[in-house]
Amino acid sequence: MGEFRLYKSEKLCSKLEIEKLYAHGTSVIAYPLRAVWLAVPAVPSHQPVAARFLISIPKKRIRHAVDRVLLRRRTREAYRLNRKLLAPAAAQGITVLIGFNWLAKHEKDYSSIEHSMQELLTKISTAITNEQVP
RNA sequence: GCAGUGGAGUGGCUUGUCGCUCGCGCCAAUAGAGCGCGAGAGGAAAGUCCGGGCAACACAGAGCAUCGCAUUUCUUAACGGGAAGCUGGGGGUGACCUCAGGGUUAAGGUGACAGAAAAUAACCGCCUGCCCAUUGCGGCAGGUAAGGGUGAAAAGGCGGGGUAAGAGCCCACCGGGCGCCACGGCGACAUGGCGUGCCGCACCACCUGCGAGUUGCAAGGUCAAGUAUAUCGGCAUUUAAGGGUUGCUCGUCCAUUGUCGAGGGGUAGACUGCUAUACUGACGUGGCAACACGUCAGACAGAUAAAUGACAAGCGGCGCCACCCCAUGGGUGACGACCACAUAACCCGGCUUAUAGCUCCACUGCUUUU
Repeated sequence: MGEFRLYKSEKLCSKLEIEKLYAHGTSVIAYPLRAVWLAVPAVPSHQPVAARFLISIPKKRIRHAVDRVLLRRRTREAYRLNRKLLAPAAAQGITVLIGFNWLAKHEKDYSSIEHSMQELLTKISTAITNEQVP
């Protein structure tokens, strides 16, 4: 598996899993993004993944579809390039579900989104490690 | 040159790093992973306002109601779209723009405020007769739409004759309507002639013609672990309530029971529908044009928590500043939160709205030079 490759199996699509994530997940904020995450037992599969994610840009905050698409692509790009930050925490048998929600009312450039993403992933990684150790 | 009118087009490019979706090939029993090659958003993809294809369901038939459309000819699969015209109104010096358009002279209704009166018009005025009476400033009866003022709209316009005063009451000219004829045009209509004194407007309702079954790809189909034994179809039979059929009426059908046959239904998911066509490009022919026909060439997104990108550099464009020149203009350099609108979701044809900058064509007005 390539270091920066982004597979379809890493996307969170199942309605049931999404409902579970938002019902029981923990929230972390680093403006302009908020991450909701939940560690679940990994489903045995021929292609194990450490984390699965989704990106949500609310229509209420960003009115035009063009801008939502652009921000979704930038956010996904930031996740793809910084995903390795989760690696130390991702123990065997654990899959982290993450939902990224957009909080800002206006669009942001890539560098600020990347900065926010790095902060979020570091926090999640630390939290998971602390849970595992004791 | 400046200002403008109408129409058409374009809608940044290149390289590097890291990626996404689909198809094909290789390796492989299959899937996944890997490698290679190829393809991958718009003129509006938008709004979802019309029309069609496609799909499922419904549908004996007749009448009424409801809704939509309404100048002519053409165009189209179809349209409430488009093209070219016609008639009338409005705007602009002009190129041109814009609004309206079946019938209603078959009967009917309404017309705020103002005004005497909103359509079988007498308030003032004008004229005639009679009465009271002192000449008058009076009263009564009648005639009159020329004049006044009101209004969005006032009984075709104007001149003459005529008259007590007046009036298409009569006549000439002009405007409109109706009928007939000639000529031009496929036609709406236009031009001319003759006849007829026939002569308010707007809206509603009404009438005429044409069209309209419902729901939308979240349509619909296939697979499917567990749960569960309901459901559907054919045939025969009974006929009361009731139910369905288009909103209503008529009409019509169903029901109940028996028997035979089928194997189904809902939920999460996967697959399918799913992209090849009223297709795209070039050329030719016909046509003022919309468009049609023919020949040749081509294959051109198919995602599904939703791919087609992110970042960097350069080029290009635009704006502004400075400098140089053979100065209308061109060149060089620096600067810039600058470079629009807007992201397919079953597919087409339109409409509407948004759109930085640039390009082209035809035309108009003003001005300058030769």
